[in-house]
Amino acid sequence: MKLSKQYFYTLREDSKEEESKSGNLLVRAGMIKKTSAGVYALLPLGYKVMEKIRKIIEEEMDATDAQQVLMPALISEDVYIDSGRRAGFGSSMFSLKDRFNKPFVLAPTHEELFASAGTMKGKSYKDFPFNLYQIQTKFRDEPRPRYGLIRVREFSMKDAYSFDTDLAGLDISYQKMYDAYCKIFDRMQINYRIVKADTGVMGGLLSEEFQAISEIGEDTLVVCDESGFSSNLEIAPVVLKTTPSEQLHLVKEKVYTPNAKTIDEVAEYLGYSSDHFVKSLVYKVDEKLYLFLLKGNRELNETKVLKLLNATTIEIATAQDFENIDTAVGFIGPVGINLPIVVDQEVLHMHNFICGANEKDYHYKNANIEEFEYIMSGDIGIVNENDVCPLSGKPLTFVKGIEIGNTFKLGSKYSKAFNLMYSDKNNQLQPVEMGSYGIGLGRCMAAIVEQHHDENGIIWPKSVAPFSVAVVVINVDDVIQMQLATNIYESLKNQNIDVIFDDRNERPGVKFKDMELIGIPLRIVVGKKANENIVEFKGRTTDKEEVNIDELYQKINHFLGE
RNA sequence: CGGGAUGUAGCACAGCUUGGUAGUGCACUUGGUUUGGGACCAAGGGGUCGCAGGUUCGAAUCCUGUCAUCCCGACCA
Repeated sequence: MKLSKQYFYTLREDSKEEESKSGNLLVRAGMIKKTSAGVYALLPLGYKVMEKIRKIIEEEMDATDAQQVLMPALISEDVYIDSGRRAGFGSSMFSLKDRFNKPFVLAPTHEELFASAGTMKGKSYKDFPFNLYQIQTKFRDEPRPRYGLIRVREFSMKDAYSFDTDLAGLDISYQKMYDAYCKIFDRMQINYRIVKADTGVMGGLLSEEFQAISEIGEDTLVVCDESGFSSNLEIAPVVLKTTPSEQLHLVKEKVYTPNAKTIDEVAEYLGYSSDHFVKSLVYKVDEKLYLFLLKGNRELNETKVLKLLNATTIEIATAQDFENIDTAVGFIGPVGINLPIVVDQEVLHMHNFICGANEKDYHYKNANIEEFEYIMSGDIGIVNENDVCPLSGKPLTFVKGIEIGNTFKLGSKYSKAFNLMYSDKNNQLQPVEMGSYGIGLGRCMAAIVEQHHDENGIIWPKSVAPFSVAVVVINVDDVIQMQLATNIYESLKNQNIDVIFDDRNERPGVKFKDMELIGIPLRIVVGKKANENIVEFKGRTTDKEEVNIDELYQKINHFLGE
């Protein structure tokens, strides 16, 4: 590509609308442009990067014998109503009507249509296994898009679906995808970790997330290098540190704690540390109110609550909700309250604790678990950095990650819902075992930039760089320089190397800065020594050196082949 | 959806308090001088100041409404 004749621009200043490093660099490099909140245009350079990412994914998916398809983005709302998922997606689905007033949505995900495709072929056990995938635009009306390409409302996603006759087959299909994902992210040079995750709205048997390590990641990963344990915070188990001990139960005592509502306030007033407290939280789970008890220094994990109660929605109680509860906000406690109580496992081992007395300005001291009824107990706390690994017992490490891919063993949940059945050898109808596997292309692009940049700009890995080599001519009016540079450019092009030729009539500094900003891995500069057939060879992150034209191509190929 | 902030040229901003018909830097055009790390000089082009009402002789500026964008939170396969 000859730059002087092409659509190309860079910006010298950061955009005030972009908070993230990757968002800013991609905007400044002229790769993307925001058109609405969470909606971006891909400009030529950005599109080239996206195509390279796409190609890597396609190559590795095809290598697993998955077959590529393309589903529509515009889907009749009925499809999601029939599958029972319309309500679950709620307002995160873009919805619209056609001219006959028939409701449509823009697809946020495609399980329904893939299951439907599955029924076309999967009639007999002889038809399995197979795997279909697509790279397609998804629409999700995120309440709050942010961080450039990381959380957006329209994005390109690779989603694959495996179809097997039994769980053993699903295991094999799943493993193939898992291995392919590792290859894909390795080829993109993304530093990632694989963590166990909640199956969430997707449901199913197992979920693992591929998380690109990044400070701006929105997920917290709980890992232990010693045991290899790795889990998303939302399902990481809390390991009980103390074994239940016999301890004298003192007599409960009501104490006056004027205006002390929070744990910290009461702790200070009474002179106890927060782990002597039982925290009482009122939440509405599936529209029903519950009281949750946790140790004073432990936070409630909503994901775990949903799982324990087998529920789908959870929200903290509002002032209105408290109208029918016999308590005082700020002084809530389990003793004598008219709510079903769910107890965290840690509370079961506490003695003589402090809790609210359900009366303004009063708490109980020396309360014990026998003094109230609870309907359920379990691990409903959020792991913190004082907790230990469930495998090794060593301290846990927390890191932030960007979810770039995930894999689900769905099992038969969707096939049952969508009536995806096959006839087995005995001509009995059986549900298909499905897996689903996603990769966000834009998130990959953003994650790569987050992980690969310096003060001068992006440092693209060779595998996804929009161009492998930039040929920069210092003085476009110098005939010898132009001749040599043009020869090198044409020669590289003939070798099928992605090369960009900066033949703009700009000062050298401008060209160097631009090529660094857009992250080209290798730069060949044709300057003063052109008449001696000597050019400059510089990797994006390595020092420059002078190279004779005779050995140039060998050196370039060696560099690109590394 | 709650809290906070910002909307002025492609980008980054000033002007608003105290109303008088819009400016700076980068980018762009033309000419010249330059040419190995975001050049310099000169002359230019480009904005109904987010939008709609209102007050006023007169509104970027004051008032009301509205929309958009960003941040914190809630939410999030």
